Amino acid sequence: MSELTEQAKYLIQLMPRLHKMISGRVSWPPHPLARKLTVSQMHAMGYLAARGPLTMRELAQCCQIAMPSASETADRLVRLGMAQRKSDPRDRRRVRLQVTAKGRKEFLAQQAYACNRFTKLLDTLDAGERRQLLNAFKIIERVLAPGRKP
Amino acid sequence: MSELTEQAKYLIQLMPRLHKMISGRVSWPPHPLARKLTVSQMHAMGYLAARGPLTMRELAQCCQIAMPSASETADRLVRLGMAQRKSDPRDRRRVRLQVTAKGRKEFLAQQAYACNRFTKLLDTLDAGERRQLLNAFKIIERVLAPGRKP
DNA sequence: TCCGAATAGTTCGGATACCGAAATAAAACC
DNA sequence: GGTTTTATTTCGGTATCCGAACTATTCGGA
Repeated sequence: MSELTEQAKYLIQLMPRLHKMISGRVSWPPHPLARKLTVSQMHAMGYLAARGPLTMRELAQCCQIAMPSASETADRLVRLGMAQRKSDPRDRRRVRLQVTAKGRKEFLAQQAYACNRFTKLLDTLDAGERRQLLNAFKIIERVLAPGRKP
Repeated sequence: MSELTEQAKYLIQLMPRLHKMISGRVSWPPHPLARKLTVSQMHAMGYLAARGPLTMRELAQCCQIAMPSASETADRLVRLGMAQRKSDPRDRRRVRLQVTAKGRKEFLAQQAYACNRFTKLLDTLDAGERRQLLNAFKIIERVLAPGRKP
């Protein structure tokens, strides 16, 4: 087996662990003054908070999930009081999901909380390792660029 | 915001996309001659195939899930004919999950299939970039290893 | 040796996450 | 005006996950 294929195999087997380790820490532990949001909910809130009200289709595209899943996630965020649905007067088929003031506040608190903990972890690395990480991120971003086929 | 915190935030935002990109390709499309296994099932099979029969506790630790989840995953793999439970004669509380011949064959076929597609993606990078990528993942894995506090 | 504590695993109840197909409503297009 | 397209929801079903409660077995003393 070629070195390249070995690397591919390694990354594939590693990814679920990595995902658990990183994503898990985004929503846990919860910020003491914010209610607990799941990883998926934090993910959706990230797009809503950064890009403003999104239609269900846009939300589904951002999160790369099917429309029923986006609609369901919206249901939960609304039920938690983190967001609200607004009918679009221009096109009454459309529904835009908008974060509430409380939702924004709690999301940002949790995000900052997770970020701080990550920063402490990254702080245990030396400068060279951090540089490697940053370079890797740039490579990943390029590989993840939309429109990639394989 | 410090550069370090920016990196942390970036890593957090990048993760769901990265996970979808890589893990999504692990089980889809399915190998034409293998039945479809989910990402989690492929993950579990990866450990079982590489390390031999595992107790439920070991499987849970490998996959970093709770015991009931491991037991449930085992149920599904058994139902699919990919693995079988073997009672441990040394300690009759223990159950070891073992891949079947068919399970190993289908897992390896699917893994190779996914690997080939993923290799094509890695192939668009040069050797230095791939090395950086692997180093970065190893660094992340080390820093985020379970048991770390922050 | 016998009994309580620890350990391995399962079962149960409940929640989220996800999807395809079908249903609904509104807009767009001849 | 009638057909088609588009946006969203509803429905039915599966997978994933967990904590608490339960069973079975082993272990560690007294």
